[in-house]
Amino acid sequence: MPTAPTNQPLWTGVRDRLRERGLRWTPQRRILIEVLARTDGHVTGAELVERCRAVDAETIPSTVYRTLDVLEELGVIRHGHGANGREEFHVLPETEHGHLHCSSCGGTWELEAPEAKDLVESLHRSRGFRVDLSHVTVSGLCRACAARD
Amino acid sequence: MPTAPTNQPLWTGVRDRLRERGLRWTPQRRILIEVLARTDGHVTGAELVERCRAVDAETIPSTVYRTLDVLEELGVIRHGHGANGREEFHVLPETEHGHLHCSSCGGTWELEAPEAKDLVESLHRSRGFRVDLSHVTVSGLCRACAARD
DNA sequence: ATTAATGCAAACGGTTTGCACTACT
DNA sequence: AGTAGTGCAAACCGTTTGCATTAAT
Repeated sequence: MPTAPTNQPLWTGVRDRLRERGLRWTPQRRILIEVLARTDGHVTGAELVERCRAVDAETIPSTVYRTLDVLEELGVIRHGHGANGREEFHVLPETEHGHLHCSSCGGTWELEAPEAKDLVESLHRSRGFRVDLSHVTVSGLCRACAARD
Repeated sequence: MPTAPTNQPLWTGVRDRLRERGLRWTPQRRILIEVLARTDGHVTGAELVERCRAVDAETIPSTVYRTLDVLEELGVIRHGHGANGREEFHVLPETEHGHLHCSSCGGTWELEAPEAKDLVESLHRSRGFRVDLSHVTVSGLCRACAARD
């Protein structure tokens, strides 16, 4: 059983994966890929727009959002929704995970697959429901905030 | 151990709970309460605005949203976020529950506390995290859509 | 030469805000 | 009379769209 490809080829490969499909490699896309490559975990579209602007002040939001759509079709990123209700992009290939969000301090932590295993399995057993963990955000109070009550 | 109060007093009591705090009972609030009283589970703010409009076409969105804030402070409703990322209000006193959302057919089901018990407890044990189940939406594929793959 | 992608500006949808006016207490 | 609440209109924010222009292939 082969291991998943490492990060590097994934990002460098995007250019070719685009071209294979008759899509194009543009400076704007290069910048977004560059930003995504150094992003760990999850970001909102708006955050990505900002980070791209840090690289190129001329960055146009619609271009970023359109490219994000393309990248999602390519399977390079996926999107879900955070506790704030904002669209949130997950950068691959990370292990599939959900998020914990503290409604008091606003902190965010990753919820790894093993931790959610029971839930995922029991929902599958009882309801035939296939959980998409990367799309799940669990809200509540983190240890520190719970203690402060 | 006394049982929780029944629905009826909760809703009729709102008027008095407001007045106790020096807040007021207005026709607009009466309509919203009426709409909420016949709502089971969860609704978005926009949906509530529409349902109020069905009762009184003159309903103004800002009034509804402001009243929702007040009602949340009163503890009559709570809000979370659905799979679409929209703000979502949970009407009390229902049993605390989260939601399952099928990303294919758009269906929604309630995730009852017992089903999430393992997750809730293990997060508390391992991280000291106190899950607010009513704020949780689990996305994935329902049985029917999963079968259709 | 094609036609995908960009830049721009305008629209969107749900929600929030400021402010003068209304009406509940 | 006092002040909470309303109606209205405008602003907001992240995101999406239409369209003429640009540039990757």
